[in-house]
Amino acid sequence: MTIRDVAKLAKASPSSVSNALTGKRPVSDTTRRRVQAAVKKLGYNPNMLARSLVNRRSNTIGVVTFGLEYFGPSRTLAGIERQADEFGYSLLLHLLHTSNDTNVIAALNGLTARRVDGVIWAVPEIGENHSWITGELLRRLPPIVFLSMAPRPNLTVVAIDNRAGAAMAVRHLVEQGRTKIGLISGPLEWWEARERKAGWREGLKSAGLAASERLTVEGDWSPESGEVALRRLLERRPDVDGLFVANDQMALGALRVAREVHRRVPEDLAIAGFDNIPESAYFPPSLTTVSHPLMDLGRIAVRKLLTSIEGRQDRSSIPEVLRPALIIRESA
Amino acid sequence: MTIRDVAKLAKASPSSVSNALTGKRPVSDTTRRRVQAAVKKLGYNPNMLARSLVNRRSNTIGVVTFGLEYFGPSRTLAGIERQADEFGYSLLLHLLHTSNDTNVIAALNGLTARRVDGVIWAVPEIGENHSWITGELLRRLPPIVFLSMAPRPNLTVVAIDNRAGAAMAVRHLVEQGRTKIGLISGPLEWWEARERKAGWREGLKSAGLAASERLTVEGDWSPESGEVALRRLLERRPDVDGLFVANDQMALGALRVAREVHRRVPEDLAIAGFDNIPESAYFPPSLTTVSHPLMDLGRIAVRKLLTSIEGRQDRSSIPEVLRPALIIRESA
DNA sequence: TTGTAGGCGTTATCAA
DNA sequence: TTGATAACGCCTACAA
Repeated sequence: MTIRDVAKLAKASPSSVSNALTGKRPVSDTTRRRVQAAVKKLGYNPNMLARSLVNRRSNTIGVVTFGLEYFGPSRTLAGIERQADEFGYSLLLHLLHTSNDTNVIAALNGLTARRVDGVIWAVPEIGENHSWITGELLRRLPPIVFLSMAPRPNLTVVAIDNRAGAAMAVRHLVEQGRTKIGLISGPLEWWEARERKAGWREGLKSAGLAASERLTVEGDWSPESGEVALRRLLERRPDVDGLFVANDQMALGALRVAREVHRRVPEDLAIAGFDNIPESAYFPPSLTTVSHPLMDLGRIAVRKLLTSIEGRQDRSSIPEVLRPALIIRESA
Repeated sequence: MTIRDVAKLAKASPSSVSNALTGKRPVSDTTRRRVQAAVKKLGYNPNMLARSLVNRRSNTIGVVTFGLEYFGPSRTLAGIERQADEFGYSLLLHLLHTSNDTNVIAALNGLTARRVDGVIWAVPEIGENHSWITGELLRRLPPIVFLSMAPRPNLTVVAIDNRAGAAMAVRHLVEQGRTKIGLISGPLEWWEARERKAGWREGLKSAGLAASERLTVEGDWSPESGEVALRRLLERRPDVDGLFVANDQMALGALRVAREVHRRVPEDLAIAGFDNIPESAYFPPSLTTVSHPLMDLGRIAVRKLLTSIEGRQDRSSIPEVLRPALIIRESA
């Protein structure tokens, strides 16, 4: 089923059919109608591969992401897909499991081989896993937008303001009269974990409180680790009266410990989380947390990318740093 | 950067380069080496669009899914991606938001236009949203595997055994001495919700207990709806001593109500959920629930599809119904 | 084992 | 406004 079949049935030339279908050049009304009829009758579906080959545009965006089974990445991907779909772009999806260089190169080669028009790099920055950015690999890539990593000169990065979010949570704890505010951080290899920790520090400093390292414990984002972390913290600093936990899952673990050791939340220990996962409103007690616009993150990434691809001018009007919001509930 | 550039540099013909790269025809060692050197030097990346055009194979699988922001679909997608990647296939992702026919047709046309070699339909069966399957649209599609829908003759369907899982949970409640076991179901428009309800009924019947409709309330999968549902159920049947909730999120809402009305869990009211979301092990009390292999579901779907695409013979060895497992914790 | 010619399905160019 | 022709980048036949 090719354009020639349609042309034959519509008694027109392939180019006229093409023009009738794409609207790139004018076509008489009569031929257009005959073409449309033929298309319908044959159930003709243009071959995008061939079209892309000659147009040198695939109308496809490559997305590389990580940890899709978790809340953040999957929501972001949903945002990316919707926005891309609205602009008529398809998504080529690649998941990274481990992020060593070999896999990175393979992933990007797979996408460029399929001639994606742009790439969205939605892999969290962990350790040195973004070092390839400085290499010459980047030069052979189409336009690319990075998500959730430290800003770098000459690169388009869209990110949540983790630091501001964490600071908001901590300031709220301070306003509740807490003065010894601990931190359960994410793994500090993660840029986002470091940012949230910096926000905790910032929040304390702005209130004139000391940000002692002895008030911090590092977790791995899992509820288990939140549990372990709070236990350790309570041993070291039994006097903590406030706690900022870098994600809601760890906060859930922490809540369990608080219950076990009979610290009332929020009376004895006020707790704030980060992420606003759907469950957090139903924790006992419901969790005060930082909500961030993950879908918007995805949508904005796509818009940024398309301004690059299609060479539009309105880049400046799209924000690159998204502010989270504090959701106040029972736990603080 | 085309195959001709490589050929020129390697002092060979384009076809020799092609053969050296694909290994489809023998090539002398010396030319292979020269080709490899040239490829490396030029950073040549074969154009898959062109290759697909002539091969009539894109090595791409189209995935249509729904509700990606939720636990189940995103895990399944992760399984699909990994298995596809291991077999050298890329993924073209399309999300359905509403599932009316127009969108379905557009989604499938988009995939076939890009000449995907097969399709995985991972959209839950809700109301009449699968009616297109009986139409002639299906005939114009490449091999397709359906996930999580009612079995249909002549179609490949891979699904979790929701019914067996629910029955396991209910039988466990019975073993704990519960005789008045309620149900908070998902929206009964969903096939999976109906299956879980049927499993509840089955579990009761096999224990010689009556499955009264007055013991059931319909929710919408959300924690809120679980809350509302249990309240309503307790009004109607204050004597319930056991409860099967069709997903963990609603179970979380139910736990909150139980706490509020001072029903101890599990002593006064034993509760079992379904899904085994990561948080459920940390609910207070930790939730007894049904765990199902969502990643495997995705992997198996891909394997099924590839046997279809590549015409292999071992179809029979791959299961089409996956059995869940009961995870026993504090709540029951 | 190597090279040449032709075609995969589409669009751009150019002449009519 | 239309149609023939030549690409897009690759692979398969076929000939050498």
